[in-house]
Amino acid sequence: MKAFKTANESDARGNGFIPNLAIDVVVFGFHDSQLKVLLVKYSKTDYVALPGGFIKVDENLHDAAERVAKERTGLNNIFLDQFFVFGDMSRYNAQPFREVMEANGMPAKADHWLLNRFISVGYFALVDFTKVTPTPDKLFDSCGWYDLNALPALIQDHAEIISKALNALRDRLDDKLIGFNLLPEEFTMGQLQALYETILGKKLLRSAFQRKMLGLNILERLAKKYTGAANKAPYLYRFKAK
Amino acid sequence: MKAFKTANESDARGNGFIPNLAIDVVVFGFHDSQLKVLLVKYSKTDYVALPGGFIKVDENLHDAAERVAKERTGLNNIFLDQFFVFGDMSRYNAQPFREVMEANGMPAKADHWLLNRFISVGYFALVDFTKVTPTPDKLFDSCGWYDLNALPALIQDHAEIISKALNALRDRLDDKLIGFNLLPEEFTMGQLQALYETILGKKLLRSAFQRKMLGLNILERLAKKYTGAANKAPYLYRFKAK
DNA sequence: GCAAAAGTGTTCCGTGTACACCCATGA
DNA sequence: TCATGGGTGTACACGGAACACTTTTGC
Repeated sequence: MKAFKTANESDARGNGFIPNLAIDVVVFGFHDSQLKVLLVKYSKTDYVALPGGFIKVDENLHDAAERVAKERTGLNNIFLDQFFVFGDMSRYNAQPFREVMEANGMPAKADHWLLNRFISVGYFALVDFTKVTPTPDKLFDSCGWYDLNALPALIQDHAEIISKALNALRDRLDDKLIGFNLLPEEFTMGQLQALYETILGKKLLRSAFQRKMLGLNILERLAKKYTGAANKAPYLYRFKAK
Repeated sequence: MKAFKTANESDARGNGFIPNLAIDVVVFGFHDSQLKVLLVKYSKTDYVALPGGFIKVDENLHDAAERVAKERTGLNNIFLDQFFVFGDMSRYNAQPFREVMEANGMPAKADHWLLNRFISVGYFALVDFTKVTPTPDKLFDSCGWYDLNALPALIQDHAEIISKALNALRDRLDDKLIGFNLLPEEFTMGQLQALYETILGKKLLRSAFQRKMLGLNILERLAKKYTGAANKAPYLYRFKAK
């Protein structure tokens, strides 16, 4: 939530955006056999948060999520999926934002629209780690990848949002075959298995995994990949668009 | 969307409610081996719609959905599940509401908050058909059950909302064992099977279904039910709370 | 006794699990 | 030739599909 960039484009009343409604995007990446999440740190404070933003009054909800994801990753055509709406009053805590605004010279009047209660639509994004350019913003000191297993303290309920995003990703992994979005266009079976094992949090049998994946008829076998390692060269595969 | 009752409690600016954000509830019931949906018809017009409402500024999102569902069914402790957020601009069509307001003596000024664009959080509810008292409202001519296979024309994208709700129900049926919410507390295996067959839209094998359900260890077998029919009396079962 | 529905048993098959075996690669 | 990792084959268990059989009920 709270992409202050977009907030700055508007005024203290939030004109141009739908009030009280936000989007939080959990951007997942995969690198070094680990799941990563893209997080931002607000300028001049220690607050770490999910990338987020608001919906323009005449903008499709999905487009708004795409816009937010694109702003932080530099990517187009990002895979995005809704997973939950966070609407409890208990998540409402304006204190961090008040501090951020004051620390950055924005007048934090009590009735500023950003300090109101927000309901947030949770999206998760699956991206090719190697293609992402984490992009901060004038109100962010940094924007970068964090290991899912070593997350820093996050504002509000953002830790819970990530947790629910991961659960949704697990649930839909086999069903909707969305994992490929986390890999480069060409990958080996070993990479794919490592990805699945990381997401599901358990070891899988190599032979069974291979046959299951090939049996789905969604993989196209390409040339072998000679890594220079002293072992058989694995084939490269590509996700076969239906 | 658009529970005008709640709208009336507020003024033309929608004070007290979060603007641009609504809730639509697909209330499913099961009767005569058919899935039913609870719909409302707006007074003095032919517009049929899902029960809906808005979120009070200090109300939990889930509580708002519960409140809406309770208002139309008279029930407490309703099973409710989020399934999607509908946020496309293409769903925005204020014309029906303008007509409804004018037909019912409400001044439908162009800037009335109800005529703005709305994003709607979709919930589905599973209720015991026999316990529901469909309850209309001063702005509804009627509130009642409609067969899922014979729905009337609905306003806006409400037909699509119902379709997505049904898909979500199907997806979660086996996984989360939520079907029991559609039956009375005590039921026969035949009733349960008929429910599953109706939701999934296909015939199931009686023997396999029986063993699968019993194998889940979630059913408590009660006394037999003598129907008066010339056949073996089925046992009654009750969902075993974990 | 008979028809109808409920409950249980039995067989078959496909899929996943577990493990074995071969193949390719470069040191 | 050896270690390493990739690809494939095989035996087994489990659960669902299909069907048979028995039990219960009221006419």
